[in-house]
Amino acid sequence: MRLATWNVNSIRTRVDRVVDFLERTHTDVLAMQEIKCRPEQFPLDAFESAGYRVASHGLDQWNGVAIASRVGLSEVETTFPGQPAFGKAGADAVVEARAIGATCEGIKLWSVYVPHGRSLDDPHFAYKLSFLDALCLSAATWASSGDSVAIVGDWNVIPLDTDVWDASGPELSTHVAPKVRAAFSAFEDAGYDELSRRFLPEPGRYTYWDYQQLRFPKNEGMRIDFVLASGTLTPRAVGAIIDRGERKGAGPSDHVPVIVDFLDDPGSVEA
DNA sequence: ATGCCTTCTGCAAGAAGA
Repeated sequence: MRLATWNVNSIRTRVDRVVDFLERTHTDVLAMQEIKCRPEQFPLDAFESAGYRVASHGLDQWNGVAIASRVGLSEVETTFPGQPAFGKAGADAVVEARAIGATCEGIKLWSVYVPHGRSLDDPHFAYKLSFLDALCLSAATWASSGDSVAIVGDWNVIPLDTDVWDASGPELSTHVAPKVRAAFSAFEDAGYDELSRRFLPEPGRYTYWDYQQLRFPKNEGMRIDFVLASGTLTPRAVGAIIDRGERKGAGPSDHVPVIVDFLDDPGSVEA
């Protein structure tokens, strides 16, 4: 089974590119982030014509997450237990569209878009930490049940200094802060392994390049999109690809897909 | 001096991204 995650930065703008990717790479399940639309605005037809079912969650033009699958899609959930709300001072707090879960061919999959944080002294940064903490608590219970769980998406975390071209950039403090890195590594303690690095450990394997300042041609990027798998799923992983080519050409997202291939669940093999 | 992209809404320019 081929699983991918991709922050598409508007599915309505990028739909042709995304469906072309699915067909070109024979991806079975795609977790998307930043779809930037409500479900009724999602370009379903292009996905269904290509043989995929879609579950999406979006409240407005911000955030938004979705899962497309050609191997089953059931038990859809649009928030995880304990998912925190966020609102500007004076405004009502809202549980934003930053997570969607579904079961696809026996894998409990979550597509997540972790809050950016904005700056260390911004309330958005505390929101980011509480989002990661709450997700990790839920993740621990999922893993301890023995389910095959994948939590994938745009984590907005730079785990290692080698995951960014310049770790000292002050605008990246929200992504390299010790508290953020600790919140991310806590998923390991909860029983998860990050699979793309297992197969692609080299420095400079980035998944995001800013649109500005010729960041992509200069390979000044960062690695912030990850595939976390529970203990029962990890042994089935056989390879990973970061599809850097998707940053090229006309109208790319600023992120590229991260792909992981899994062997079939041995429990599903017929006797 | 500021920004150098891209997307959204909505029709101007601001918010947000990282």
